[in-house]
Amino acid sequence: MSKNLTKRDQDYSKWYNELVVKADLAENSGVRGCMVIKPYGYAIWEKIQAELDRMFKETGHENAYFPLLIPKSYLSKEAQHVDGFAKECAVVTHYRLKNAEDGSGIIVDPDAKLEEELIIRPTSETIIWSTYKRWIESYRDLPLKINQWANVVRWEMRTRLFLRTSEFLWQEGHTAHALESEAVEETKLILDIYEEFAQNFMAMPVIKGVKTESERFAGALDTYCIEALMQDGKALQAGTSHFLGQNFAKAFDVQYTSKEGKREFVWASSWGVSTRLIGGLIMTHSDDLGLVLPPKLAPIQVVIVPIHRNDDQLDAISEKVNGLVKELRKVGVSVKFDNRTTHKPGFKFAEYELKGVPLRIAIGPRDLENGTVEIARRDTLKKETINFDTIVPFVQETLEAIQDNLYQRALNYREDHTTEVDTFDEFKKVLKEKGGFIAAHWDGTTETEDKIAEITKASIRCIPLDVVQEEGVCVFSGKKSKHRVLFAKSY
RNA sequence: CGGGGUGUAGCGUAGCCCGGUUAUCGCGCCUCGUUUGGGACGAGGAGGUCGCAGGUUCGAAUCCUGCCACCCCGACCA
Repeated sequence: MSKNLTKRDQDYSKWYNELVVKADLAENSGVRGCMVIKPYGYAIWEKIQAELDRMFKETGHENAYFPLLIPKSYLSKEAQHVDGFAKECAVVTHYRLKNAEDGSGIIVDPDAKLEEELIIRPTSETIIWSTYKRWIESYRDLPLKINQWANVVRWEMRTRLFLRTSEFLWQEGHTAHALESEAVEETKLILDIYEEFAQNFMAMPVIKGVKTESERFAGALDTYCIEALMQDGKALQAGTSHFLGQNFAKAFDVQYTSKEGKREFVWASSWGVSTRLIGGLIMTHSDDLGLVLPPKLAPIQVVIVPIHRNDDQLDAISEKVNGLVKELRKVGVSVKFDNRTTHKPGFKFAEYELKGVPLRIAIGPRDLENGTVEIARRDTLKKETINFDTIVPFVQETLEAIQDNLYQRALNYREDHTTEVDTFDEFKKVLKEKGGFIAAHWDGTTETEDKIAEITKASIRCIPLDVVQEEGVCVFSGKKSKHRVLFAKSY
């Protein structure tokens, strides 16, 4: 309990606390699990935002922004929705502070009590649907497909860095449609976008599925999700897309006049991913040396570290490197030349490994003589000496290879850690010894689901969309089942 | 909210049981010099409301009381 940390241990905590995200914005404030996203971590979020935003826009969505503060009464309009969120809302009760008369400092002015309390949004369905009521009159106003990039606050009992902070950044999409089928289609379209993003950009394999009743979003008819498996064998819900039916339309009285002149309630979807994705990224790919970032989301794809004994050598190296930097940027590679003289090469090597930079180029006097550079891959940690003239194509090819390798590696892990079981004993054994996803038959009742969760701490992550229909019996109750579902311990 | 634990420098900590000079050590930070192809070395230096408040005592980081905060495990969740 009382020993000095090794250098490595300290780095590990640095990797977590310093480079990406830091918890505890305010000390002694009672605000738990806030996060400060440092510049490098925010750069990762910006990459995530940019790609998702492009994909949303390409599929006909537009961005908008709605208020942070929601009147309390809005929240009570959809019964299930309140049930889901009421327990974790931050409430604004006053609008003014003043100096205490006894000079003890700033206090809340008791005269400034709000008529109606305001809630800091835990999600924006209620305020958005209040607005949609005014925006939607005719079938010509539909579909309405809006996305918002925002922060939300959920006063969680227990927070976990990256995965469940009390304030987090996300995107939330809210769509309204004339037909039920259109809303369902939208819900699935977004799920496909999330899947594509997770797999192609994050190099994180995911399973598309639908949630069971007990895991469903508060107010939804169906909750679709992408589920990923982390390196410790626990599952992470990486994104959700909800088919809301007409629940919110009815709660907020959003009707349109159809072609036939009839008044109809609209059909809705909502969907979101959050800064939790950064946590997913870390837990999918990182190793003991720190982060490992997929090239497509790495803020810095290539770092160039000069090795020099004196200023003359650095000048000679810089001259050569400046041209290379230009060439790499020309082909769309983000590159950083770290010419700081305040740190030694060995320090820099370790630092960029910690930051997960996919490729590192080292260039010193020896290389100047030979016309070469040393290039190291973050994913395999392999080093190679290559000709200066071949750097650009080599970098391009290798970045692609790293992206593919990371995906393949994660996919292999998931496949090795997905186990079909047919008895409850086997279920418990696999869960305990191996972890990961467990594909088992389930009788479809919430009762069984709850009991299994109680005994094993594993929950049903989803019913995969591509599930194979097969006769079987529930692993717990022995009742008939038509297909397997995926169980896992989760974050 | 239930169970357990912890608060000492920017970070990680020793000391607390059994009160006693100037509060320990490592990392980091600053200065100078030598170094620089995998986290350099030496010398010097800066940095502390010992979580807060009260009490016991000649004397409290250490004992007592109250409070506050945080962490871990549960219930809840993107």
